[in-house]
Amino acid sequence: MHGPRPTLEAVAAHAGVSRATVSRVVNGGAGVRKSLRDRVQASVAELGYVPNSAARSLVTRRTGAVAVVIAEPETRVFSDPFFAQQLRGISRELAACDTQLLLMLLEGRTDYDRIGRYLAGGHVDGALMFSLHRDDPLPSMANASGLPTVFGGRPGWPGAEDDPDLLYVDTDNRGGARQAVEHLRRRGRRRIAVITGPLDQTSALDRLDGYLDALGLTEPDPALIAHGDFTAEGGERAMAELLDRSPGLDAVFAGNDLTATGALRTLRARGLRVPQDVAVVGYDDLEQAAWAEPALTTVRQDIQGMGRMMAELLLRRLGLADASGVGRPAPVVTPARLVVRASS
Amino acid sequence: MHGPRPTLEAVAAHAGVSRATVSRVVNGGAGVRKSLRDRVQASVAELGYVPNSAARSLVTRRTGAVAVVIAEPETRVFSDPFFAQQLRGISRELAACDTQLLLMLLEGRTDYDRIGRYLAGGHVDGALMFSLHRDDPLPSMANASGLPTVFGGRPGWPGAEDDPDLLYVDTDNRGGARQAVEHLRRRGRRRIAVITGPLDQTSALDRLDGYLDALGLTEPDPALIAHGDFTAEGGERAMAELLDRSPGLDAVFAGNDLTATGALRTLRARGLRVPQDVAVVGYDDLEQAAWAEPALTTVRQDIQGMGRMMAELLLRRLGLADASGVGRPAPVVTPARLVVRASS
DNA sequence: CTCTGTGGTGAGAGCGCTTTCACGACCCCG
DNA sequence: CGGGGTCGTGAAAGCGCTCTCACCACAGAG
Repeated sequence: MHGPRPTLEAVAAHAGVSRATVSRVVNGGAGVRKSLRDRVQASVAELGYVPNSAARSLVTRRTGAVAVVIAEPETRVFSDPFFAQQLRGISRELAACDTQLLLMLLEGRTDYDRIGRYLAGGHVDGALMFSLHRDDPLPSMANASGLPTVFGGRPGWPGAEDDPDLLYVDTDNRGGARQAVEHLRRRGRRRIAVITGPLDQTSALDRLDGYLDALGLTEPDPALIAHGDFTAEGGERAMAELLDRSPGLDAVFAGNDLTATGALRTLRARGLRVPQDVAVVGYDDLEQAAWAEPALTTVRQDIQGMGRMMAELLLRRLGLADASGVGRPAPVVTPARLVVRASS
Repeated sequence: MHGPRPTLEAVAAHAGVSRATVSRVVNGGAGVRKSLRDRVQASVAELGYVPNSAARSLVTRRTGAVAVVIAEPETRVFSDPFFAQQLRGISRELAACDTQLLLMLLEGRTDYDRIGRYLAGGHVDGALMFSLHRDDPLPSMANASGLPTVFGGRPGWPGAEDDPDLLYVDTDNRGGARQAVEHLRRRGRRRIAVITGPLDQTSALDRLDGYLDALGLTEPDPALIAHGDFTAEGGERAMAELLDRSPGLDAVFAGNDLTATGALRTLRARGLRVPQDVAVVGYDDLEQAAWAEPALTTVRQDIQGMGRMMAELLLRRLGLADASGVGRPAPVVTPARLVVRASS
């Protein structure tokens, strides 16, 4: 069954035409008479011809593949369906354009060399990069190699905002956080604490800014802020700190749902009732949020859609997307929406 | 910075040798005098030469890439960190052998054609396939195309076990389930119910068999079995069914942790105490299991390790792995271990 | 009837690499 | 000192494809 796969040559011979004609037909068939085109297509079908992508990309200088780089050595990737959902969105969009998805998961610092070399090596036409921290070397690598790149989340490195060609997809973290905290205020909460995420990520920073916005502050009250790391353990710890420092707090805005889960755990351990004594709001609307006890009020974002948009942006920059996306590709910020449940 | 990338030719000229010699050096340097080798390596470094993979695989007939096919149109992928962890294991192993990971997420039935064509098209050297249900067309596609393939989970299609070349990595679902149920019996539980997973997957079947083993049965008691689908909602529903049918049950073995979470929810809603009234055991040891209320007794498996092993098996079959793995590659079944927590 | 288009087709170069093969240098043994 | 190795190196032939360019046939204009 799987002997030597037929080549263009074989199809040409079978159809009684030249290689060039077969090539034309395979690539859209423009400028080939209908009768010939049909004959060639029949031969292609009969022989089960599939173009050799290596040969093709050798001459076209395009690989038909895009790298998805996830630089998250932490355990976060495991517990957080975030990436899985984004990947699905990306995968769907790329598949529609017959583009392959090359997944690169970074572990240690040494991986950066490997990835950098790979990206610079012209093995892919573009890259999607995720969860970069402020000092991540990846963006500059991509930039230096001239590889078209779209970032997941607003890039935070110095000067990023000034680059007119920078492409990213972010969610309105600041607006979402503002909604969450305004909601707490409307419910009559007055001592609203915050547990941040890692502040070298713009998402965590933006959420903190949204919190400040809603309270009309420019600086957080030192007694009502604690730093987490977007994990449940971090949330547990930070909540404990907050309670020790400010026993009178009546609400907490957690940097994400995992953090909120940890906070709930600490509150339960200390015998505080949610939401009667302390209201809790998370962020992300993970599936677990709805299942938490009590069900978590949180902020929802269209994660899968963000993935799809990243892919679309990149495809447009590569000149591959459908004509639907008109104009120059530009950064996208998607809306966030409060989901009120039992915890607030 | 990113003008035309240097070719072999350029390096050869720079080092004052022939293309052939540069090629030899780049590919290990066997049979090249030390002095020349050093000179070539210096040139490679200076010019920043990276081999063009398209050209290389055109002649070697190897792509240096492996497809990871995840056929799970359900929502399961989202809520379950299972795949993320396996992917990490796979990624790590492949990276060590400089092999790329091509991720293919299947959605609808039409995707099967696309993937089938792609796999048959010689774009990858091998494939890893996940979560196949009994009637999945993918395996036969892979088989027909002669593409070396390793499966995640024991394949369940008819005749699978007879194929001496079949490669898979599975965990000892039956043994794990047996441990879990024996544990419940040791704790004095007598009416132990079971919530199964989707029975077209071998993992769900094997866990059910392990349950039967531990109870010394060949047939489940119809009053003590309910069918779930490996989701929390399914667990919730199945638990309700069981309680309606057998109010006197004192323990339940859930097909996986998500199912167990749902069961916990139903039990709580009905005012039953866990573990006093009903003991609950899950399977998988997801992070959420430890965080459930009460913390879930469950069965742990080395998920990341399974991913690593799948990759290793494939690499060995492709003749790429280190010499460490001696002998013919063969299916692997990894052990499962009971983790006792508060819920039982 | 010749000249200029026009549209369809084929010949052939060449993408950057690996790999065979031939060749020269060198060594050892007789 | 000559024959038969071994070892290291370079020349060159492709791998399967795209794409330029030349070519041919035919149409319409002069």
